[in-house]
Amino acid sequence: MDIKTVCAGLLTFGEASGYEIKKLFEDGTFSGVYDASFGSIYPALTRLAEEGHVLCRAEEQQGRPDKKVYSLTPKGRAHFVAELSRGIQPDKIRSEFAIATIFAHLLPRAVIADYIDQQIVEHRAALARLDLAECDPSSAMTNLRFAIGFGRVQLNAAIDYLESHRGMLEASAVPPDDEAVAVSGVKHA
Amino acid sequence: MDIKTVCAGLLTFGEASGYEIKKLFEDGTFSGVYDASFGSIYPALTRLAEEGHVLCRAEEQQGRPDKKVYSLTPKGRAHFVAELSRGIQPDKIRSEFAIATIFAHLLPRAVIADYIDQQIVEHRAALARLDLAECDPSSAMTNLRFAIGFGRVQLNAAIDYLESHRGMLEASAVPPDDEAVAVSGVKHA
DNA sequence: CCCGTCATATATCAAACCGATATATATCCG
DNA sequence: CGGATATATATCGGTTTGATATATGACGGG
Repeated sequence: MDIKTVCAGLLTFGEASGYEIKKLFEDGTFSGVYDASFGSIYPALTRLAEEGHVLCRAEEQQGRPDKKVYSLTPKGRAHFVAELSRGIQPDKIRSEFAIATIFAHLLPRAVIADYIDQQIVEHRAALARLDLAECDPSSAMTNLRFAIGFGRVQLNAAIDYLESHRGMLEASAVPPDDEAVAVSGVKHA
Repeated sequence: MDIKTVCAGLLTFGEASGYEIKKLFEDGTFSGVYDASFGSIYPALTRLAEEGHVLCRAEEQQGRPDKKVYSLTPKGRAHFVAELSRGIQPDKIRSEFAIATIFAHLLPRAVIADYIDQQIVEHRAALARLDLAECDPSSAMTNLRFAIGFGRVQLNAAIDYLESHRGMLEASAVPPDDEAVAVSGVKHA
């Protein structure tokens, strides 16, 4: 599923500009699930318009560039549903934190402790975004409540594990008085 | 962290070819955490060799192309540790399954049920890979056991939720006798 | 009061990366 | 005997990222 399709999906919830779609990836419905940069969102919207899947309306603004508000056409909606029904790819994850844990025996203890703290903060922020999403009137829909609950149980499981097992990871890191060893691989007498 | 760095990291565990590194992303230490294609692994290894971060030794084979076995140099090892200590990016997730749940109200019930089944199967397979990894002698390391446990609690949380709440999602999908509505958005009398 | 930073808003581009394909052979299964 | 799967590297078109450019309003600290 390419970004064009995902943008079309967001537009089933109502019209939006490229900038607003980016914010939905960061804080809104799709946070923690998908992401895309401006460099792919703007071209995607242009191509969707060329294909007749969206309409574009320019909203004048003072000071700022015109806001281009896109809305999904019936054709675009049908195409999105067809694409999403055709099958889905397995989840793709890229966790630099997980990589850091795998190489914790090469990293200074302070660095590992810092990364764990960071990870917990990020996960708590993600939970807070889910709480906000739940308050939104659109979340009356049962499937959205399902999606929010799904995110929550995974984030809670991760946080619980990090808090109760972090000692394990910190113990395997390199003690502060011994950091040169990790880099050179040789312990000086 | 680019793929060059991640490949260098895998080589701290011992020498490997590009093909073997790809398998480690799929089934080994990094499955469920990171992935990369041949199209990025092979160029990455070539560049690491140019920079003096790895050595390359060609192993003759009958029938198949020569196996190029890469091993990390002390310089490469030091560079990897420095890179990993410099900081990490937040997790990046791309879950088409989660997107499907968000748009479940537009999809036929059978499609949603199929996607949930798929997701459970994939998560169970991931759990089985973690079980295998635990048996591997290299997993004596405390930090690797931490990483395996971390993956496990999240996968188990996801599977439990999917099994106990799937009725919620299936209920919000489009009933089989009503699929045209989802596409057109108009219910015919 | 000015300066930096952040938010709004679109656009572009080099570099990185993915996914598919090509090439070649050995092995296993029906 | 044919098809699928595994080993093994390499290339390449097309997508995506991440950084940067442009323009302005608002807000707070020094």
